[in-house]
Amino acid sequence: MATIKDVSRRADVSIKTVSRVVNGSPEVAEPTRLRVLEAIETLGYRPSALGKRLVTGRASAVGVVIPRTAGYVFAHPYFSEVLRGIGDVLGQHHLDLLLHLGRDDCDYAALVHQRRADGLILLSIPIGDPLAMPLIDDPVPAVFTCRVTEGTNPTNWVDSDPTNGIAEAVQHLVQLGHRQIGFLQGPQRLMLPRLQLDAFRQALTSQGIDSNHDWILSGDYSFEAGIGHVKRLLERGERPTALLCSDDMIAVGAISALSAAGIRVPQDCSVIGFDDVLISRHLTPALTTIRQDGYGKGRIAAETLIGVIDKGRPASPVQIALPTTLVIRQSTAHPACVSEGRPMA
Amino acid sequence: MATIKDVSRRADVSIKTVSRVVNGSPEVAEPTRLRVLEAIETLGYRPSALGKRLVTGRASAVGVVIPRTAGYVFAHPYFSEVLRGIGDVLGQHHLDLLLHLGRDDCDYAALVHQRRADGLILLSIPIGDPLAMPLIDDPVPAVFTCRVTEGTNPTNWVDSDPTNGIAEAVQHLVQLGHRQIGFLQGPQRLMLPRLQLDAFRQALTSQGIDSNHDWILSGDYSFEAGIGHVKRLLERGERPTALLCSDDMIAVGAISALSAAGIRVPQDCSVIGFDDVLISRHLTPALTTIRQDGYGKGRIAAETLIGVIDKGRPASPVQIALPTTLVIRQSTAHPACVSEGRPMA
DNA sequence: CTGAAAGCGCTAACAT
DNA sequence: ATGTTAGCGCTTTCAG
Repeated sequence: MATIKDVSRRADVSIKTVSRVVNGSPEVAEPTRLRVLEAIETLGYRPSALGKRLVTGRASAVGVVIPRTAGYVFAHPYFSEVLRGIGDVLGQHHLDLLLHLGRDDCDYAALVHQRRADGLILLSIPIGDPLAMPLIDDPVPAVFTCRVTEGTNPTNWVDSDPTNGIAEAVQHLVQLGHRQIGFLQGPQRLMLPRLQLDAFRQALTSQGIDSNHDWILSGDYSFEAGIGHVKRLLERGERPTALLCSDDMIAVGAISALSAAGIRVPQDCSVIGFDDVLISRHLTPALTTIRQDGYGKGRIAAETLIGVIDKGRPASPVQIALPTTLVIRQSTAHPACVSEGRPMA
Repeated sequence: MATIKDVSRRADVSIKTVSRVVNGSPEVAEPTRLRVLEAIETLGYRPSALGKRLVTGRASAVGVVIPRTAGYVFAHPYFSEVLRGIGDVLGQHHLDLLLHLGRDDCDYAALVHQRRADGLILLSIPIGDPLAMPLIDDPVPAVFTCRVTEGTNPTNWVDSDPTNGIAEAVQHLVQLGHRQIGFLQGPQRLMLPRLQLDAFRQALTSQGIDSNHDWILSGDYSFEAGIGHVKRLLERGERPTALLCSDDMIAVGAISALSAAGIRVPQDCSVIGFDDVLISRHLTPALTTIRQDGYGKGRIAAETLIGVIDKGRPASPVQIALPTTLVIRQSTAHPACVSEGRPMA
């Protein structure tokens, strides 16, 4: 593998001149430039990023940390959306995207301390995650795509605000005639599901409806969780006529379990998802869901991070709440039976 | 940021001793070790990967190149599966995963030449891709998860062999009573869809069925392609009673378009996918599909690559064909009407 | 058991 | 317009 030195020897110029040519510095005489170019060509020289990184102190890479197994991450289309946004921005800036999955022994900041990355984007961090907490005060450039504490904190974050979407969803359901609405919540260790539930309760209240504690079930973001929740619901007496879910996977699982029990969606039970994952519109029935802009979240997070890396930590943290909105499709309808009894069966 | 030098000063030892302690070399006296450890602790020293990489000449990272936009990649669960496999193996070996999406001006080998990665795993490379062709003879460690030329070539590859799965699928369909079977093919610039079509034709022949050229449509791996194919099929006269698809997304799109046209799956038309993506079993109807082991493909590719990086290019290339097999679920059934006419309508 | 010195490939001052 | 010198943070000889 040819180095800059080989080229300089071959072209009979100093190392620095080669460096100048490679980096397109204008202050090089044309004949020299040509000679260097020729040497580069014949030697097949490629500048090593390693050397440059060492001297500039920049890793030219951004660490994307998702403290989940690869299996979990890639099973969930939401991450794909966010990664897509991040990837697009990073590509534009010629930054490598270092995917860091799973949990290690050491905290996430290590990636930057070890100079493997210049900054961090963190997805789906549980509330109070000890591996992430050091980041709150650390000078390490970092942007979260989630909130990591109940109260305010000085981290940079970009996250969806579920309030509006949930309110629209509840309103939609109520307008259709639903009064018995359940909520299939995602992991409680994450902020978003908590905020969703808060928004749900609030929306119910403002519609003058009591929330039924039995109809609020919490679990993983997964098909299986959705299936499990519905099964549990079916074992109980009175059942909701509509289900709001923390994400589309739970919704798909719920629909699957509902169908398996002979309960048609949306005729016998309405289901609303959250995310508006790509496949949602192609399902049968096409899923009514609350759209969050995962792609935009990723983009903004990446752009914010690059700003922090370049210009240093901002005086006041960047904290952006992205709006959510309801997308009405085929999985919601008037309840078959608005009266009391066993409406879902 | 503390460097090794700071530590050596603080502990009053040589740089090398610090290095030894950090790397767990046994030949360090216990009191010295403790002193160094203490210095590391108080200074908050973290070894920089950059320095190490420069001197060892190892980037400690593997480039995963997918010459598609992030949007395409993350829209498709297949990639997720392969990445999952790769990610798991790389994690075990403490290698960074450099995700390189999209197409650049320069060939993929550049990632290694620039020492940003020690080797490459390439997914979904079109046949004869000029950006990848140099890799065939290059000494750059590389493993493909696809075949990149029609004939044999000396690349390392791990790919699925669709033959068995397709044969099983056709047989399944024929046993159900289908004689009119269409094939919705993925991108023809990729080898796998070509191999699938070959296998399809062969399976048909061995079942004594003529393939109808009008029922073989080719396009992207996407919902939209599936929808488009079905629309085109519906515009024509005689239609197949069953559809075999190059992947699950096409199948989902096809089902969606079929339903939209009032054609029930599986009663009026059977549909079989390919991949067995996670969501497939949770769809309504649950998708009958040909399972390929994307996760295993990723794992094996990563393990192979690590071997090549460590031990050099093998005498004869590693070329592994993974078997595929049919998973029967709910989207296939007896044809409503085996006779001539308009069976799908 | 420990240290001194060299150098990995590159850029940045500072000459010339 | 071009060259010289000094490192970036680390590991490796090779000596002590």
